[in-house]
Amino acid sequence: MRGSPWRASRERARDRQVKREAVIRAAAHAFNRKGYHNTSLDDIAATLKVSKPTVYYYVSNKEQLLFECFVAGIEPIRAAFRKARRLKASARERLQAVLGHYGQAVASEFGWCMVRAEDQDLSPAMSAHIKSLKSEIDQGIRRLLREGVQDGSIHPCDPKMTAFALAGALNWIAHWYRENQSMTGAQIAAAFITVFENGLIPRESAETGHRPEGRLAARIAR
Amino acid sequence: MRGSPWRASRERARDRQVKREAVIRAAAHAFNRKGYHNTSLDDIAATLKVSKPTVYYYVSNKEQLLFECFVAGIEPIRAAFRKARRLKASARERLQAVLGHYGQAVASEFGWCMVRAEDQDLSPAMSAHIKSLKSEIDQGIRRLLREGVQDGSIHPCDPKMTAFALAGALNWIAHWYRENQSMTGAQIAAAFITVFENGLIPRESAETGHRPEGRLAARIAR
DNA sequence: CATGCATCATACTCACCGGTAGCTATCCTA
DNA sequence: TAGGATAGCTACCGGTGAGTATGATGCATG
Repeated sequence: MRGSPWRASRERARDRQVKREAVIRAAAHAFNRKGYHNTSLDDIAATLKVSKPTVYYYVSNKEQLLFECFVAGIEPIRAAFRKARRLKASARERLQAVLGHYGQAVASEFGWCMVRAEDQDLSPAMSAHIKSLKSEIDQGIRRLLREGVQDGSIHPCDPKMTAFALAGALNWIAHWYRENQSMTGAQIAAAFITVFENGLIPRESAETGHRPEGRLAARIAR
Repeated sequence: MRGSPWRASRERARDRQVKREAVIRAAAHAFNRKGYHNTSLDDIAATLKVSKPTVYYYVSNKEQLLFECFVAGIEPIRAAFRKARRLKASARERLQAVLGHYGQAVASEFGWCMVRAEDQDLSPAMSAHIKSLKSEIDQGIRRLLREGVQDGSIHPCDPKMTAFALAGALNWIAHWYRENQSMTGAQIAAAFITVFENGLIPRESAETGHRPEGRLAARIAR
């Protein structure tokens, strides 16, 4: 009588968790493709080959579904900050690491939900919760920028506006990136970081990662 | 029988146009505040103190309302490109001019609609139309980037990725900017351009517009 | 004054969708 | 093997919102 029943109970609980996550992922997929408002819970249920009440057995309502997708999307970014904090490197390098994970998160299956979860579609409580998570990320970027300006690894800038620009560019990935693209999320993030770091104004220092067609063509031509 | 009746007719037509534009603006305002799906045509009608059929008297359906808002938002950007083309300056300066207007457009009352009009909410025809307008803008930015790399006014870069980064950062303004902010659209655009142009990596060349607290504090302290 | 067009309201239809009530089947536990 | 928890279903409710049928009003034209 001891061990066996408890083990079964734990198995059930784990099973439930797995199914619940399947529901979340199915929702994320549907939101991705058709948008939140154009996705009905019947749609989500159908892709899982269950009925709508079954979906409600795992989540309490549609709003919570969106919230869970949001959290699943943003959690890797928070993890990236924690990891970067333990890094012994210049602030710019730490920022680089964070932005790399940020870009990958936005390009992930939960990217759309994370980026586009809208205030207007959420109850005040959920909205506040999400806003605080977003603010945490924003403040983290600003902090790294300030530290970078301080330690000399980042060009003097307005941390607030710069953070907006960085986050905006990365968030926007969710609008144009779809699977089966030629680039992975990591590659996109790397390309963006190169753009941000160099800036548009030419630099004297030669090699900066990207080799433009112009020079390549010139080298081939000669 | 000549002149007077025709003039009256023209007056009526102009009157209708004015009212039609009022409907579009009211829609843009509502979409801005509550989002497309959370805005009913009754809402829009109510703010104009008319009934729903009156709205339908001026536009054929809700989708068209969104489309008109989109066009109203994107037109200034197209105009900026036309103006920039006539400019005799380096590609970077022309790009600067375009991005300035771009940012202002996104921060305008139609910015939300322009940026967030979603494929999934539109008929295939409308979606294709909007996509082509967006693509025109994207191609215009890429072209300016290529020209800038060519004429040496822009640091060598991947035009496609750089255009995505620039447009993304500016588009994202629509997500966080609301009226009654401390900055105008033009000021935000200027701040962003400074970020893009300088890049994160420090430069030798001293003055770059922004004077960070760090150095200022240091200078005051000594 | 009669005709016709422009403008707008009342009051409806119809479809969709979030959420629930209540039933059934299965399987673990005692 | 009885009792209860787990997991799922069918069938429904209630609300909402896009779009419309119909008609009233008013104004310019003839």
